Amino acid sequence: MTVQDIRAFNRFYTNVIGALDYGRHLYAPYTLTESRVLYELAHAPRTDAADLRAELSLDAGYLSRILNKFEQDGLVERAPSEKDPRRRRISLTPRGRDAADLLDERARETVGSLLGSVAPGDRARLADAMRSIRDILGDGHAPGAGEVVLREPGPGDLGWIVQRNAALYAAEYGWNTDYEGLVARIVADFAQDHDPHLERVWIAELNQRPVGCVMCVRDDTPATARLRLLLVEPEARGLGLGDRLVEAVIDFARGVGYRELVLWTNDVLGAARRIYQRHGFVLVAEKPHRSFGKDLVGQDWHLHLRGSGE
Amino acid sequence: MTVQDIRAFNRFYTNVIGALDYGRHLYAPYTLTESRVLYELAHAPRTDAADLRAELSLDAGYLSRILNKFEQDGLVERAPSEKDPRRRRISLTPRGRDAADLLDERARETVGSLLGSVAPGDRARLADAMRSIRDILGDGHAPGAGEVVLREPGPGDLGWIVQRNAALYAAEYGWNTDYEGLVARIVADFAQDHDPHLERVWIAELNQRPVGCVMCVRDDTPATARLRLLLVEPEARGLGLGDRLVEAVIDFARGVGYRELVLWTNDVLGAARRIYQRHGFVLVAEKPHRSFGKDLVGQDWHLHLRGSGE
DNA sequence: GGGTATCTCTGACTGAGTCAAGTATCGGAC
DNA sequence: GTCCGATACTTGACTCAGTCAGAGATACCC
Repeated sequence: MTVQDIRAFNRFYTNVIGALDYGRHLYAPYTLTESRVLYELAHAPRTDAADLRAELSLDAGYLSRILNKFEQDGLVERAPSEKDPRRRRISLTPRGRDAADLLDERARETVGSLLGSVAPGDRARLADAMRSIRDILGDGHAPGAGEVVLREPGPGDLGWIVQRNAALYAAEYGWNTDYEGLVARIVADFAQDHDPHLERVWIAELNQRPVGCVMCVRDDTPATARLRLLLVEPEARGLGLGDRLVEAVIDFARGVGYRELVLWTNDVLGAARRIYQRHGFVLVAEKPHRSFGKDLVGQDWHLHLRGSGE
Repeated sequence: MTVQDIRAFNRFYTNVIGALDYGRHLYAPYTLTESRVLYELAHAPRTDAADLRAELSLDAGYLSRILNKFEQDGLVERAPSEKDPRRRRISLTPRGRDAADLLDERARETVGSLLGSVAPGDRARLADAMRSIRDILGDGHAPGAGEVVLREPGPGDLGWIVQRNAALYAAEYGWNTDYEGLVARIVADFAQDHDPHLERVWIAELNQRPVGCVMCVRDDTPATARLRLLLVEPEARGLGLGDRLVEAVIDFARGVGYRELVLWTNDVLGAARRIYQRHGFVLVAEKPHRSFGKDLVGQDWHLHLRGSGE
């Protein structure tokens, strides 16, 4: 089913790329491959012919001929590489740079006109989708890819917490809308009245996209903090993200002077439980209840914050 | 900036497609174009040579030659079209169908192995991103594309309402987190306790993606309903979506017996105001207030539901 | 019925890309 | 030093995808 989608997309995008070059005017008077060589020459810091071949997967003979033509047209100069006289150092002449710039501009224009036909409101979505595909389908050298950062919530992030909590627990455990209501209430309470020194929310971000969260608020008991709404997206699991989030809460709670950190969870949430255990939480009470359309067993966990042995 | 992104994506995706066919084994013993012809023949209901030419933008002579080869290999049969003897009806022989199936399977396998290298959690995101790109970049014949449906909220949709309200009003009017808290509270109240006969939320969906919402709840005054949280995503504006959402609320409120429909909004929200006016709401009160980090002018609007002239 | 456009086919061609052979050099083994 | 296999590049010969122009047959319009 997803294979179908990908193939459909491939067919579709092949057409998009094809349409961009309708009538070959895009690369004239060069071929696509020649243009790629020019582009590479203009953008790569230093280039031997062998690098070009490797980068663009070109046949050695073919490349040699292309460079012949470029040399005749005065676009490039060939010199032996200093280190290895077998290799040839290729460099663009000013004229070659002009040619590359021209192609570059033409490409930019063409893509720009394509973009012009996209509703402004869709542009961000388009860029977003393209970035997602690149992130997922390799291209690991995207800047900052794979790096997780914790940050404070921005506009919409609290809503995101509600949305993802509800959607995930509905999908994974079949919880109903009551749970969404509960999360919305927790979030509403936090948004409308919280002491920024003693209460905080963290959003974990991976590739510019929220993938996890946790909240720390004052509990009814004095000097007690409560950890709530720990969540890690399935796509970001296995990165130790849950540990980092819980750690952030513990450090924060200890730092601002709480004596104790408590949390309430349910026994079905095994992965979360293991995280709590790793960080020294102990189970102090367990009670069955019926909530969110399911029969569950609620658990209270505690962690003393002053020293480790107190 | 976005043009850059698109070009980077094009280069990237050209490589992806190229890598899928590494070594031409994918289409052997046919060429890419021949494979496209086979694919088209296997999937199009009825095909004259002219249709193929149009669909695949092929040169007439080239196609003729390809069909020659296919006929020699026993993959297709050529017969004159009934309606127009100039045209040729092309049909796959069983052997041709086998060949098409083989190619199909090989493509599916190749894509499948690509997909195999994608983390399972990322697959849905990938499919989603691809669908977005197709939706945005044309391909209008995607099934159901461009069609807006109103539906009841599913898991996560209430959270979506919070998220989008907060993010949009922050971006467009600079409202702060108080607004997100207010929306979260409204949503929480609805989720935790509402009478499904008298209170309801609608989600507007475009291409499988929520793009708008509105809520109808009981007001403090008896027999009065309140319209809240009307929102249309920028990308979906201009489709009359706001009208449809407001209409849904009015119809519902009238249908279940409310006498009056009221709403509170702010004068900066001009587009929304025009929608309310179009549906007969009248402004009954205006009051400045300071909320969401801004100085605003709140407005109360009323609509009588029993008959139009009462 | 005449003129024009459309559909298909074929011959002749262009030009992108491949393959293989040849020259020059490197780097390691002896 | 020199022999050997590997690597870098070049060139000639080739394949084959795709284009163009012309010809024969037929449809459509007046």
